[in-house]
Amino acid sequence: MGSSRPTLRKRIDDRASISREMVGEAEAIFHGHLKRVGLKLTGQRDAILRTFLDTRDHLSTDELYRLVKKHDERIGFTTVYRTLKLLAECGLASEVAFNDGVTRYEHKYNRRNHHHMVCTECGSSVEFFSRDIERIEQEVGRKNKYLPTRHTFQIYGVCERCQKKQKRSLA
Amino acid sequence: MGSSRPTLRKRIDDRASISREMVGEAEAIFHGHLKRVGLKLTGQRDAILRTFLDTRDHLSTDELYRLVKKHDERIGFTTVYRTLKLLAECGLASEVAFNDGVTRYEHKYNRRNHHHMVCTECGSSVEFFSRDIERIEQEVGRKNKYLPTRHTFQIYGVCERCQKKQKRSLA
DNA sequence: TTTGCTGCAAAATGTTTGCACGACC
DNA sequence: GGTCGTGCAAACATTTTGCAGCAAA
Repeated sequence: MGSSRPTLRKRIDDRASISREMVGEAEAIFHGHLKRVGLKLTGQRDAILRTFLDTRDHLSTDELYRLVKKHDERIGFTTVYRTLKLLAECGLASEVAFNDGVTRYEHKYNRRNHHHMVCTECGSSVEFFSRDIERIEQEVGRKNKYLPTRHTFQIYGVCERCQKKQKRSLA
Repeated sequence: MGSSRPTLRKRIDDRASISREMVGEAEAIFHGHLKRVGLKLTGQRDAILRTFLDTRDHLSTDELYRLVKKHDERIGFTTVYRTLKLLAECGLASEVAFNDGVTRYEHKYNRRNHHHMVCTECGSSVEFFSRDIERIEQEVGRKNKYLPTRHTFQIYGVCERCQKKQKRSLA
C-alpha cells in the first residue's frame, strides 16, 4: 500500500497504540466481520478490541486478559481468548511466535509488514523492516510451486544493555 | 562453510539420514560433550543419538520417542526429552518451531544453513537456502546494536498437491 | 423469542521436574 | 561403591472445550 519512505508516518507505525480515527476504523472492520459471519456485537468484545488496540504489541492472551480486567473485572479469560481469534480472523491481529512457549498477538491494522529482533536475555524486542524478506517469500514460493501466504522471521540475540551487563559480571 | 554450488553434495545435505562416517563423527562430538560436562555415556543416549541421526528431520520429542522405542522398548520419554536437550547443547540438533504447538528438532551436523517452507494444509515442508537471510541477520544486528546469535525463518503456504486438491473440491 | 455469548470449570496438550531404583565408571 | 542416569508419575503451563445461565438482535 504505502510506497514512499517512512518519515513522520514511521512515528505512528512504530507506536504500539494507534490514533483515535484508527480505532474507529478498526471497530468498523471488527463489527463488519461479526455481522458477516453472523456473530453478535457485545460489550465484552468491544472492550477487548479497545484494550488491545490501546496497548503495546506482543501481548499474550493472558496479558491482554489482565489488562482488560482492569477496566472491567467481570470479563473472563475465555472471552479474551476467543475474541483474539476473531480479531485474527478479520485481520486486525496476527500471531507472533517468539518461541518462548506462549502465543502472542500484535495489531496488524495499518502497519507496515515488519519483523522482530528479540533479546534472549531480557525478552525485549525491536522491530525492523526488510523488503528482501517479502521478495524471498515470493521467489521461494515460485521455485517450489507453493502458494505462499505468510512467513515468520525473527532474529534472536543479545541487546546492547544485556551485553554490557554480561561484560560487567565477567569483570 | 561450503562455498561452491551444491551438486552431488546436495544429495547428502538434503537427505535426512546421514552417512556412516558422519554418524561416527557425530558420536565423537556427542561423547566429547558428555565428557566435557561430566556426564556419562550410556546405551540409551547412544541409541537415541543413532535413531535421531538415522531419521528424517523435524521430529518432535514424542515422535523420536516412538521411533527409539521400536529398537528398545525400555527407553522412556523423559530420557529422550533430556537427550534431545543434550544434543542441542552440543550443536548436533537444533530446535525448529513450525508454530504448530510442538517443539521439533532436526540434525544440524554438517548441514548447510537452511530454512523451511511449510504447507499449512498437509504439514509437508521443503527446505531452501538463502544467503540474504544471513546477511540481513548481521545487518539488522549491527544497526540495532544487538549481538545476533540465531534466527528463525519459515514461509507458510499451500503446496502444489494441496492447491490441486483445493481446485478439485471447488469444481 | 431465538440465537448466540459468557465465564466457570474441566479437559486436553505439551513440557518439565522429583524421586527411588538401577546402571555406568 | 559412589555418582549419575533412568523412567515413572506427577506437576506445570498453556490452550481449548462443554455447558448452564445470560444478553444481544
